[in-house]
Amino acid sequence: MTAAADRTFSISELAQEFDVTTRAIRFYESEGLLTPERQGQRRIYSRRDRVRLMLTLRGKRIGLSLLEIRELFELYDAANNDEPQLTKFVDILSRREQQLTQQMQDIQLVLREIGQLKAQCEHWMEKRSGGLPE
Amino acid sequence: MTAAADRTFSISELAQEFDVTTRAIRFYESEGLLTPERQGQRRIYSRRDRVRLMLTLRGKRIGLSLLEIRELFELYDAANNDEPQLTKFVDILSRREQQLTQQMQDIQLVLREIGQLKAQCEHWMEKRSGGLPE
DNA sequence: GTTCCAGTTTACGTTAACGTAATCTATGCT
DNA sequence: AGCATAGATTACGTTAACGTAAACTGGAAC
Repeated sequence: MTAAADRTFSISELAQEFDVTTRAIRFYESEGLLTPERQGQRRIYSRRDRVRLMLTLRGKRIGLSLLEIRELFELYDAANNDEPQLTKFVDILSRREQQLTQQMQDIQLVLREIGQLKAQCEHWMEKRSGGLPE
Repeated sequence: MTAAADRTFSISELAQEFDVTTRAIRFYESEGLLTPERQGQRRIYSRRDRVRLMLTLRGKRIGLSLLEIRELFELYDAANNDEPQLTKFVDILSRREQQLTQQMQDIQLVLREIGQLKAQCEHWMEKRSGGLPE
């Protein structure tokens, strides 16, 4: 293990790396998604915070709300401990699994349509480029 | 061709069929996604309107905004006519294709993680059920 | 010391996509 | 005629996820 394992990040470093505003990052904290340390009043982000930010953005990309993302974090953290939580956890996961599978099917459909449309367009354009002048 | 080809629908029929409120349907019209006829003041929806409603809902499921959906409708309608539009059309399609592909990858990642988590949970629960009593 | 600069707090503004009344209209039924 | 029912219009309310602006802080550079 090298010495770089405990690297920390400033808010603007993270903002740059993930292409979000500092405002957004602070907002995520206010919503309980990040919990950076403080050095005086400045926020210091650990690797864990960085990972959570990544996961947050990925969650957003697949259509989760910040609240849902937070719930998943909490459940994930609690999953080692509590027993009755486990059933609830699996429940939520299954539901989300369902939705995502549906979403993938929708996307595949649209992708197929897009492919066809693009092919048609290119076909038309070829015909035109060899067609009659004005 | 049978006589049923020109069937029309009332707003609540569509609302029921697709499980949306009439308010939403009227809103989609106000956003230019639907263009039902009128019989007096009542809206009469054609098969075309019904299809557009379907497409609208599908678009929403994959994360398109109503505005984007409308633009796609317009471009699709104009695609037969205009020539310089075609390039723009293909552009938009390609961009969306990109995003959707990325989205699918994200989803696949999450689905894999979900699968692993579920397996782990079930594993834990089995162990507990056969474990030491209170 | 002052001038940057990144960072902080506070607070009001904004957009999308409807929800939720409240009020009005048309029509078929009894 | 009277009533229920579906639909229409108008308008204000709501939520999520930040944007934007203003005013303050604390250290670094000159």
